[in-house]
Amino acid sequence: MSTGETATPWEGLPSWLLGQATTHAQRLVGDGFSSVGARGYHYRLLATLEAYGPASQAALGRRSGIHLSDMVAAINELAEGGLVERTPDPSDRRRNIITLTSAGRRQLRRLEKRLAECQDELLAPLSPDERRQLTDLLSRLLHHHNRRTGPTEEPRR
Amino acid sequence: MSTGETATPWEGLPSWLLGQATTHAQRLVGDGFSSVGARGYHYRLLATLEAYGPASQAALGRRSGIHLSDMVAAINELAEGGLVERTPDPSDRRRNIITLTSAGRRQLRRLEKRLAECQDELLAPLSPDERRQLTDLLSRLLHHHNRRTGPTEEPRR
DNA sequence: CTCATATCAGCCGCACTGATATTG
DNA sequence: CCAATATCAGTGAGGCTGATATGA
Repeated sequence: MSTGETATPWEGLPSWLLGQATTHAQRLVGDGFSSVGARGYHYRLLATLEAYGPASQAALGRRSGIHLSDMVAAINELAEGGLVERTPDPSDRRRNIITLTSAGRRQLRRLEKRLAECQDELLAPLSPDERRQLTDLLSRLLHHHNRRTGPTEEPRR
Repeated sequence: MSTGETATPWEGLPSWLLGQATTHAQRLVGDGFSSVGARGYHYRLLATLEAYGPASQAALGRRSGIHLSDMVAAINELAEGGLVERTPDPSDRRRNIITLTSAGRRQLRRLEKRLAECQDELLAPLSPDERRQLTDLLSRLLHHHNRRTGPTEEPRR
């Protein structure tokens, strides 16, 4: 075939392929989320709240893998939209207890829907078998590196 | 087994696995690059210059997939280190011609070395066969989405 | 005293938008 | 007039560091 223009030297590298695939994935997911006025942190927080119940910002951050310093803004945004409530903890006055509202739960349902659609669009060119292969290989990569450097944030309760 | 703490609801999703794997990959590569005082854009520019020869900033940006508006700073940084030279094009006074210096070529050799080591560290847990499977699956994902939305930047000469 | 919590300000690499001046 | 080039200012999401005040 010979395409006149030589390909860039890096574009076969696994790290590059991963990065590019992630760029596409995040564009898909990000667009899906922003179509309902949300972003990744919002989804993760709402989902964590539903899975674990009300929690302090610190606990919530640990469970969702979001930095403590990023929690304030994210919770503010969710609270402004009435998706979450921030109430002081009477038993420990340092803490805010974050609670999922019913509007928050409805938003979560929307986000989950978009998210599922995006996975499908992302994996469109792969057969069910290949999709399993891919997630399997990626999971193994992750477990390996998470054991070495921590899962981006070590929950350590 | 039952691990007390329920896993987060999103952590099996392909888009999440991709993102996490990319986070690890970029930490590895980023650390490798920064150990010689560079970052991703620098490598891409140096490699593109070597592959295609001297070029205007615009052409260089198209070939390396770097936004025109990010070229100025990146070229400034490379030029400060003497890795690249910026000279006006006499035949078109809008243009700067960017040229790779010998110091730039030496830096490129270092970056390539780090890059190769990182690929190996990244894929450590996978067999040669599995590595091929992974890059194959990712390539197919990429080609699919690149045809739909453009490779993040369309070179269009 | 030390530790945890919440907050605030700021940085990073990468990708991107938009405005502007100059030149072809 | 239109198009390309280079530059500059700013935005965005995600992930980070460091400082501070307060309470356990």
